[in-house]
Amino acid sequence: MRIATWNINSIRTRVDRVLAFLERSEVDVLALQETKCRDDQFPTAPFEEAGYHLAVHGLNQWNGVAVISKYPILEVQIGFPGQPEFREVVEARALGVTVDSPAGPLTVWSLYIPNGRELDDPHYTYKLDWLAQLKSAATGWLTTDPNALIALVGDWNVAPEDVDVWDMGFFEGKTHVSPPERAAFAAIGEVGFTEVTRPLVTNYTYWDYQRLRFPKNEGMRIDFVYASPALAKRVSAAEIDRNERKGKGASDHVPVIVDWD
DNA sequence: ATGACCGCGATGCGCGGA
Repeated sequence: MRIATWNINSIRTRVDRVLAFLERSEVDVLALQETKCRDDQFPTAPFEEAGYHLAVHGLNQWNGVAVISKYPILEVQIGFPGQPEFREVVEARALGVTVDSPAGPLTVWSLYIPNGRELDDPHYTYKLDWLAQLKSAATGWLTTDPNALIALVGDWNVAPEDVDVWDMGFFEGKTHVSPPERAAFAAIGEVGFTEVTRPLVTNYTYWDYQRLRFPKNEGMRIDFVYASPALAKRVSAAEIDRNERKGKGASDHVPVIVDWD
């Protein structure tokens, strides 16, 4: 079985790329971030015609998350309990979808962690709070069912280790690498979840559109998969589809794929 | 070649992205 996460940077401009990816990768459950459209604007038909089930959550042209699944959808959760607001709005950054997998119910949370913008920006404190509240919610899920199959996947907007950026000097004084962000990311691993891709694959997952970042391989590793104990012990392989960054009309992120038995 | 930002909504630019 295969799950994947991909910050798509507008679903409407990349329907064909997503369909092609699903076909060649044989992913069963795909979590998307930055769909950049309202629910009524989401191009669901081409995916439904290809035999997939969808859950989408978008409020406007910003953010937006979705899950596309070969397995039937059993439950959909819009946002997580305690998800913080920004400017009095709970943004479309979290969607929990429970699907009927061959191994039983599997819950995939498609997560788009706030960017943070600058270290002195209110968005930065929002980001830290968002991650802290996610940790609390995740703790609750494991308390409710320690054996649950849960994947917390998405664009975490944190480069947890120095090797996850091409030049630490470039990031001095910037977001994504600051100790508080890294601590908030690591804290998800302190409540029973395991980041399962790092031991299995090495690559960046994001390259800025500007300044020839991709041809020069000046990227960042910021897309990750945290698995619950029951799921983590079944994970057998991971892949970062770097080729998806090539060519005209690529997202600036590439898919991160996890195989499990 | 993988190549010098992109997508959105609103209008001809500003915001957000990281």
